[in-house]
Amino acid sequence: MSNVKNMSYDPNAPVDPRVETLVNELIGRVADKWTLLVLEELEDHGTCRFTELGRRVPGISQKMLTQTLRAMERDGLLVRTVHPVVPPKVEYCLTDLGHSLGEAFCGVWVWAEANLEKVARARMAFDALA
Amino acid sequence: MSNVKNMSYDPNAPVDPRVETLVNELIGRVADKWTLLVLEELEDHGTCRFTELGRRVPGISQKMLTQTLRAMERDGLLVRTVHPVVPPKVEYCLTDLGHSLGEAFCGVWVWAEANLEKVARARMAFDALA
DNA sequence: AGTGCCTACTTTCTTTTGGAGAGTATAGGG
DNA sequence: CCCTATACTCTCCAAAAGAAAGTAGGCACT
Repeated sequence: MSNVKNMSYDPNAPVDPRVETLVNELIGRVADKWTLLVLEELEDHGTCRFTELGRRVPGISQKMLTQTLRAMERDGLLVRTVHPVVPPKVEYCLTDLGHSLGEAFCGVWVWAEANLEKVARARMAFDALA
Repeated sequence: MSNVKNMSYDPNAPVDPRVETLVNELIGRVADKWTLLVLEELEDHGTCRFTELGRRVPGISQKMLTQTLRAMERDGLLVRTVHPVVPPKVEYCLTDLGHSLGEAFCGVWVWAEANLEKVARARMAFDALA
């Protein structure tokens, strides 16, 4: 019952340290700014082309976009479809796994929207006495 | 009704682009590997001292730990308490805001645990044909 | 008195990562 | 014949991160 992780999260359950290590690695991989922002775009907007994503994700460079997309593809979060036409057309689309990650991050977007002002105030308070 | 963001997340609601920019900035700040890992430690383990956190967070350098803790303090996610004793003793403890962020990320931990294997398989498949 | 320890940082130096901008291949249009 | 459009790819430089040693200040031991 508790040797396999299932949907309910019990913080008191003992966790296999190897699993914890792997989870930490995966979190490290997936919890980066660009991955999150790309994920958001693909969630809201569905299938996208490279340049379109570049325009939609604020401030990403082409290099980082390519790199992020490759990493996400490798992790099975999205599929890359190349249409052999000229000029080239490449489409990126979330997999079910990618969608499920998007849903998992949903709480974070909600939190960010809800707590923007609290963070802004905390920063001002902190900076005031520095 | 819809000019202010509240708890329910409606992906079809029009979003003020300024809010969206701020949310993206905040996500960029908060969604970094070290912040997440420190947050996890403080969530599971409660109040911690500097060295203890350093030991518990796999692979963090002292520099990054100091930097991450300062940034989190500035954002109001944790409080730093200095006990004027020798040797020095400094304790870090999540605020309510920090806890709420931890809860928001809860879905991501669950996702990571649940999907470790899928990601591992996706990677092997990807690497196999590279 | 001197040596060393403890903690929470700093500092310095090197390596890694990220961004700006130009280059590449290809076919169709002018 | 050159231009455009697309999805990269490459090069170069700046910024960020890691490793390792240093700092402060009192306390305990010899």
